[in-house]
Amino acid sequence: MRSPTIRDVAERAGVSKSLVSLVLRGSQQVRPEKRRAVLAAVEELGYRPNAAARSLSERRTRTVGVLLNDLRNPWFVELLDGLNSELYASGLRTLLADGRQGRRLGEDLTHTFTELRVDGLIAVGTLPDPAAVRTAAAGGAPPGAGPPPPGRAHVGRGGGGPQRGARLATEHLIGLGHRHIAHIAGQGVVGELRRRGFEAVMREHGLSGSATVEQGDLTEEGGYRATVRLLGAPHRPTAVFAFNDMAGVGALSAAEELGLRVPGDLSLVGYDNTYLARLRHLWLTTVDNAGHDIGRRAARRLLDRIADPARPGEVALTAPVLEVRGTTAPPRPAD
Amino acid sequence: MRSPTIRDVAERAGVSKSLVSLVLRGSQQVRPEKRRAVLAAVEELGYRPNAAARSLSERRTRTVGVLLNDLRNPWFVELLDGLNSELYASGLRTLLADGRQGRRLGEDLTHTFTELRVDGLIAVGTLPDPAAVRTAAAGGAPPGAGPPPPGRAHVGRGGGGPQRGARLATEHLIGLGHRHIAHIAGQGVVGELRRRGFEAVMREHGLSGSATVEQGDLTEEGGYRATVRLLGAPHRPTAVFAFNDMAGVGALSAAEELGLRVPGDLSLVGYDNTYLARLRHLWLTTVDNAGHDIGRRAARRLLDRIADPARPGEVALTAPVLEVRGTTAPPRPAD
DNA sequence: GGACCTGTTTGGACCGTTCCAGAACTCTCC
DNA sequence: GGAGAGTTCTGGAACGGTCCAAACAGGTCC
Repeated sequence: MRSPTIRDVAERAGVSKSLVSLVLRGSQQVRPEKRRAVLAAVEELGYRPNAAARSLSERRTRTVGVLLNDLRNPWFVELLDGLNSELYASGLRTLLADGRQGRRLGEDLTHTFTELRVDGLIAVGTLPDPAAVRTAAAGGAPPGAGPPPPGRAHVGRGGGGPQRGARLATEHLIGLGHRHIAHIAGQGVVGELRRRGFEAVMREHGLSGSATVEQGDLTEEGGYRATVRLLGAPHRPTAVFAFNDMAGVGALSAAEELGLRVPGDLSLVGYDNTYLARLRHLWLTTVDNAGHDIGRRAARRLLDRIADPARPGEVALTAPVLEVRGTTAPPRPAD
Repeated sequence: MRSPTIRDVAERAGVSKSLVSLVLRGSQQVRPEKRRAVLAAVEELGYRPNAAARSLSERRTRTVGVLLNDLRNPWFVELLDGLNSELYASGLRTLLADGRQGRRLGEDLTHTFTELRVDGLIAVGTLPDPAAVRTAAAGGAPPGAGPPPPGRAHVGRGGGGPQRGARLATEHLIGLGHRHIAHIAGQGVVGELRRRGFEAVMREHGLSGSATVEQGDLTEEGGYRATVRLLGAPHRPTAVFAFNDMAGVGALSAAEELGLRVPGDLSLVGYDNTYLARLRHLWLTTVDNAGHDIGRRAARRLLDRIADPARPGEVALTAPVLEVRGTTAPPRPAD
C-alpha cells in the first residue's frame, strides 16, 4: 500500500496538485474555503510530504550534517544540544555522524554527507581527516574543481579560545602557590593550543623548568596512565592540569590509588565543565567553555553563511571561565 | 555551479545515462571497457550520486531512524554503537533523534521520520509518546488507515530483561546480609519492571516490610535527592539499589555528604555498567545488560523484519550480568 | 541468407515534489 | 459591457536518479 501523495490529496479535495502544494507551504493567496478542503483531505488521508521528493525539487535538504568526534564525550553532547536548538528554530534538521565510529567502520562519513547534499556541514572537534571535510565542504568535488557551493562551512571546535582557558587554569594553580605543575596533553590542534597556553604561562612565571607535559588522550584511561607516569617520576608535580574532564577523572583515580589526597597532596584541574566535573562525588575544578553556547554560535554562523555564502568564515571566541570546585588547593607547606 | 549529474557523466563517457546507472550499481553485464570509461568520467567530474533522487526512484531510503531518549545517558550511546555497527554492515545509515531534546523543542520527531520515509524505526528507552511512535511505525497514517508498510518495526528497549537484572542486584545485596534495602525507581515501563523485580525478590525473602521505594528520575540529581530523603528517614536502609548508574552516582554523593562511608555504612548498586560505573574513582557495583550487544540484536531484528515484514516482532532477551565492584559489602555487624 | 540466440546498450516512463508561465475567475470603473 | 487589474488556480516542465521493454550487435546453426 503506497502512502498517499499530493495528487491523492488534490483529487480528494477536488483541486489541482499545485493548489495543494501552495496550501502546504502556507501561501496567502488561496481562498480560505479551498484551504480548508485541502487540509481536511490531508487529515483524512494521513498525508505526509515526502522529504526526498521535496528536496529533489527544491534543490536543498534543510539538513545540516554534524560530524562529531566522540559521542561519549559529554562536552560534545552539550555542544550538539546548543547546535540543535538554534538550527531547529530555523527549520533545519540535524544529521549526526560519529566520526570515531565511522572510522572504526571504515566509512567515509563525508561521502555520506555529500550524497545527501546537506545544506551545511559542521565539524566539531579535531577530526581524523580534515582534508576530507574540506573536500566535502567544497561540494564533494575534488579540490579545485570549482568554488564551494553556497552554505557549506567548516566550523572548527573553535570559539573556545583554548589558549585562554589553559591560561586561566594554569594561573589559578600558580596563584595557589604551586610551582611544579604538569599538563596532560590532548591530541590534535586543540590539544596543541592548550598545551601552548600552559607552557606560555609557566614561562611567564619563570617556571619553565618545572613544567612537565605528559601525552594522554581524551579518555579516562589515558588520563589515568599519564598520571601514573607523572607521579612515579622522581620529582613529582603538586598539581595537574588535564586536557579535559575525562582525563581529569582518570588522574583523580590514579592519585587516589597511589595514596595521594586530592586536593591535599595533589591539585587537579579539568576542562569543559561537563556533568562529570559537576558530579558531587568528583567535584572537579575545571574550565567552563560553555558547550551549549558554542553550539549555538556555530549554528548561527552556519546559518549566516547559508544565507550569504560570500560572508567570510569568521571565528567568534567565547571567553572561557574557570569553575573552581573541590580539587584544587594550595600545595603542602612542606613541599 | 550545479554538481554533476549522471547525465553529465554519461555525456563525458560517451554512453547513455542508463549505462552509467548500471555501472554505478555494479552490474555484471557491462563491457569492462565501457565500465572503465564511466568510472574515469565519474572520477574526473567528482560525481556523487544524489541520495534524494535515488531514494525517490528506488522508493526506499536505506535509512533507519533511531529515537533516543537522552544522549547524555552513556548506556544509550553504547547501544547506539551496537546498532550502528550492525546496520552499517547492511548498508543502512542511521538517523538520530534525541527525543528528550525534541520534546523540549516542541518537535514531533516521529513526523520528521515519516516525512523522510525511513525504512525502519528503532525506539530505544521509554519514550514520551509511545502512541506517536506506533503511528509513525504504521507509515505515518492514522491508526487503522492500512497495514503497516514493510520494514517498520518498533523495538522497545527490550532485551534487557529488566526484571532479571533487578533480581540479580537485589539478591546480591540480600546475599551480603542486608535486610533493609531501598530502591530508587525510574520512570516508564522499564522503571516499573525493575521496581517490580526488586519488590518480588524482597517478598520472596520475607523482607517486604523493610523494602523502601523512593521515586527518582534518571539523572544524578534525582538519585541524590532520593537518597537524601532515604537517609534522612528514621529507619535508614543499609543498601540502595538505584535505577541506573547516574542515579547511583547521585546516591554516592548524598551518602558521602551525610558522612556515610560506602560501602562501609551503605552499599550501593547501579544499573547499566556505563563507563561512569567503571571510573576507578567511583567503581560502582552495577548490573551489566550489554548495551552494545542489545543494540546489535535490535538491529538484526529490524533487518529481519525489513527483509520479511510478515515476521512476528519477537522479543529477544539478553541475560544481564552483575558486575561487582567497590560499592557493596556486608552491612555493619552493629546494624 | 535468415532465424534464433546471448550479451550489451538505450530511450522513455516514473518516483513525488516545487516552480513558473499563463489561464480563469472576480472586481472596479468608465 | 468591456478593459484593466487583481486575485486564484492550473498544467506541464523540471529535479536526478532507477527500471523496464525494446533495440542493437554479434555469433551460431540450419
